[in-house]
Amino acid sequence: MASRTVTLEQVARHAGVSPSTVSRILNGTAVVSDDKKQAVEDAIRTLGFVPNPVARGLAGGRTLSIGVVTQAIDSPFYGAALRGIEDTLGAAGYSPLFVSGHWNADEEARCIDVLRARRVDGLIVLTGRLSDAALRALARQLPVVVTGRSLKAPGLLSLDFDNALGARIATEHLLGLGHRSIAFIGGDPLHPDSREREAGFRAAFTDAGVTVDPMLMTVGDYQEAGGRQAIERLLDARRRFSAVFAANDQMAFGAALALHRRGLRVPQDVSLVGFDDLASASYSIPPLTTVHQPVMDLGRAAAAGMLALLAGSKPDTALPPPQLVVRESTASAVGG
Amino acid sequence: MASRTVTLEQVARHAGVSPSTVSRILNGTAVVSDDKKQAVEDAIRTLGFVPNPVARGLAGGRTLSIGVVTQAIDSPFYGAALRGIEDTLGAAGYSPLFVSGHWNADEEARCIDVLRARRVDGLIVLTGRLSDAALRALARQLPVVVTGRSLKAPGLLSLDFDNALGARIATEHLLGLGHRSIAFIGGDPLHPDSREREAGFRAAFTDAGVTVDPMLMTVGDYQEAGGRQAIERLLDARRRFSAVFAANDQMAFGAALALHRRGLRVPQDVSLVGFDDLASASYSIPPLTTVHQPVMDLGRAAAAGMLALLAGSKPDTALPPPQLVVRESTASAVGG
DNA sequence: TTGTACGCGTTATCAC
DNA sequence: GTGATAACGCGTACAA
Repeated sequence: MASRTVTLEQVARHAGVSPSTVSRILNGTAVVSDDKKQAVEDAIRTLGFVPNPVARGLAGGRTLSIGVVTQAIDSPFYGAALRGIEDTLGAAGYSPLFVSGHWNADEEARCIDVLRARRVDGLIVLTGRLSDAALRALARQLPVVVTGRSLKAPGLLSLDFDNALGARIATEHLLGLGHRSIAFIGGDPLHPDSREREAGFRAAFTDAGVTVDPMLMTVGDYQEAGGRQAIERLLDARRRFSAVFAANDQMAFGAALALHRRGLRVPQDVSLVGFDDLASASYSIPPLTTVHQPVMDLGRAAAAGMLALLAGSKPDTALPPPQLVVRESTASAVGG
Repeated sequence: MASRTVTLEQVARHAGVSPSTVSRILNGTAVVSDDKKQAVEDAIRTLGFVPNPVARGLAGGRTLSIGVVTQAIDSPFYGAALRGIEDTLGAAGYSPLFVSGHWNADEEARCIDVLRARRVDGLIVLTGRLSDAALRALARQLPVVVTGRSLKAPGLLSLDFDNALGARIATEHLLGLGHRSIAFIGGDPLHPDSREREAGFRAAFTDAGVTVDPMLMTVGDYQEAGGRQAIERLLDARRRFSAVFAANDQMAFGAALALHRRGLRVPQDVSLVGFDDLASASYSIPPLTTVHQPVMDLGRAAAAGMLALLAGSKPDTALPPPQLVVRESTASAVGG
């Protein structure tokens, strides 16, 4: 382990060249003769030189760091995305700077201010609360990648998952099993993806020529407690249903507990489908049938997109389509 | 929204003072007359000046950023700690730089190199894989806070949770319910806390005058799959047990699934206790009895400790004691 | 109390 | 191709 701060200038001296030459070699800014190049590389190795990103940032205007706005750093859902981002960015020499917006537009704006003050080279916003206009304005100042919405603007890449289609195939699965009375537990109504999932749910019904029972449409908060309460309300009101579609896995887990508490078995009495395919979904009891979201891929794609924006090349915007993972929480309807 | 980079120098000009005076006011480095102070503060406000941390880092040697080494950014366990760290650090104007070591000493060392290259002002290491010696060496170079081990060294603060006691009270709970044949699922044997939990388990037996059945001692990997396989091995070998203590919740979830698959009910046939009290523990089926770890507090304490080290004051090292959360996965032993 | 001058480690712009 | 030289924005001795 090299011990203390070796500077570029020392490398230059050691190699018998000027600092500029060293810099050029480091950044590939210009062509340098092979012998000098060799000398410098040797010097770098023997001295254990590591470029100082701080100085680099001041001089070159780039910090090699990317701000990542997530809603909660400890989100079971976005965790995987953060990991994908970290991997992809790290491989390119960039470091992510994670901040949490806590589902609050103001806080999110403050976070972004902090990130910009730290001179991040770009911004990745995972399902933010900011307006499209604010995002567009931001994109005029630095490269921006957003997920969870569709938005076209210069310097901006948006990666959207087809929530409607996901909800649709989940609902079709239930319908295909013979279920007709299907309760829907929606997420935060302010979330666009929540609305899209509801739309997909309804679309599947329409396509199948089945009518949605409005009394079975409930609203949660994307948390376990919301799913649980939704089921409890339904049960307290003596509603009849043979299946439940929760707009995310966390609510599905809450629903499962409520069902369990009331003596209803999954899937024998009630089938249950979630959305997201959290890591824990395959170890819930019973393992949850759910719509898989390629969250880590999303993170990777977002990071790769950012890298592309930074490099001025055309980012690849392809995201895998939604896919239903059938496990053990769904079964054929017995009575209907 | 202030639009473009206002510099300290511009503020100085606007206020009719020298740059150093502005700097002094910003950092409280020296006493400044009230009128100039007022003028500068006005200028800062009207110009919308925001200090550039990059330049600050280069000049002053401080970056106001703290490196945080976690094993996986998407860990369901450490997520809460990251959140606590983010909150506490952020309130003090510091930004965390999260990196993942992936339970690998080499990778962890590389991460630390990256962080040091970025000139972080301090390092928080959450249950790292590095040797005590390496950590001590590190602490000679910059303030270090470590969790998951007890270590005394100058410039280093270690925050340890009493794993042995936690395991002990969990085991006593089971013993108190009349269980005698208790299976133990250990975590990664390389993890010190895994060994401590096993020691606590054994200590409870010793205190109760009960003998541990070596055939019921199994090893997992701290993941769901490990817990599941452990139970499967036990059952395949026709071992008899009325309770299971898993060294963490994730393995307990895996164990629960394995039990469920074999037609064993929790807690009627087998009682189950976990360790950690993950957010999902209260929504598993049945809700899991487990040892609560104050993870967010741990994060807050680690950050506060770092701030104290940075300020040269004595950090408060107190951490809440382990506490058993009794939910619905444990019941009295029927047969023994 | 306040200002001047220099340095932090790199990159960028010139000349050569 | 290569080397001076000047920024980059701020902190801090040192002097006043």
